[in-house]
Amino acid sequence: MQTEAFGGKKVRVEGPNGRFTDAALLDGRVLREVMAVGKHIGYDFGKDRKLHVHMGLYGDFTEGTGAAPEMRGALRLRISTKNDWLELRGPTDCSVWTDEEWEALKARLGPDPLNGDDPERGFKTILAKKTTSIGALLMDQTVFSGIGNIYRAEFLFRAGVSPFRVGAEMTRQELKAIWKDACALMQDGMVDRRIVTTMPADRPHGKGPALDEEVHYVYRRKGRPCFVCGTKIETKVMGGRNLFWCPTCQVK
DNA sequence: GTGGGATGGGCAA
DNA sequence: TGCCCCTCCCACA
Repeated sequence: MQTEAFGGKKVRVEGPNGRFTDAALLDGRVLREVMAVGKHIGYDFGKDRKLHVHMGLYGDFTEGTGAAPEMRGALRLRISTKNDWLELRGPTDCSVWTDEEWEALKARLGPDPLNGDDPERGFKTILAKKTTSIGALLMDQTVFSGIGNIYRAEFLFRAGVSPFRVGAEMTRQELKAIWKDACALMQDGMVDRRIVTTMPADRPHGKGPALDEEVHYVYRRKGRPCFVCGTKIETKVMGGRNLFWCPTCQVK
């Protein structure tokens, strides 16, 4: 965990590739806390010094102990102490925010399944939507925060819900089930740093998923047989992203 | 070697 | 809705 390695410690902050020019504002300061809200990460360096990181599609962290490795590649950010280092490459955003900006972000985002939030606000929003599909609503970060394209497809499959059903046609029961599923699967995903959504019995090779094994029911499985019913998985762009679903298991 | 797609989101129109 | 951002990796030459 980044908090364990760097929390409460005076850290070195660098922006080696020149695209993170505010590194000097943070360098040598105490990193008080590492915060996560939805897909956003905040590093608290004190008043109006909140380092905001959003990974976007390409971002990735590399972490290690001991001396930091030699600079290589397009290295946007490095945080380090004598004992630990952390490198960030390819994020959508890595910049210093004011407290106000950070608070505004938190206010805008919907309940996060990983933060023990009450989902009620999100349920209400969904149930009030008479024309927006549940497939689009699950991707909306103001409804719930943290759910992305893989999870929306997989949660809907696991719930047996068609992505095309509008929000108002969802039942509270179904929404509760999806939320519960999200809390469990996203927690596992965070711990494993890998998104696994298939039940052991539905995986082609049994229980523990091998590294090269299929671990999704529908995501990126266009034209391949559904693990449950054998129907070919379909795909369509919804909300600018590729949606996948089983037309038999997710009829309504 | 090259080109396209990808776990995202903000913006203009 | 489409475009941009801008990095990595894979399939295909």
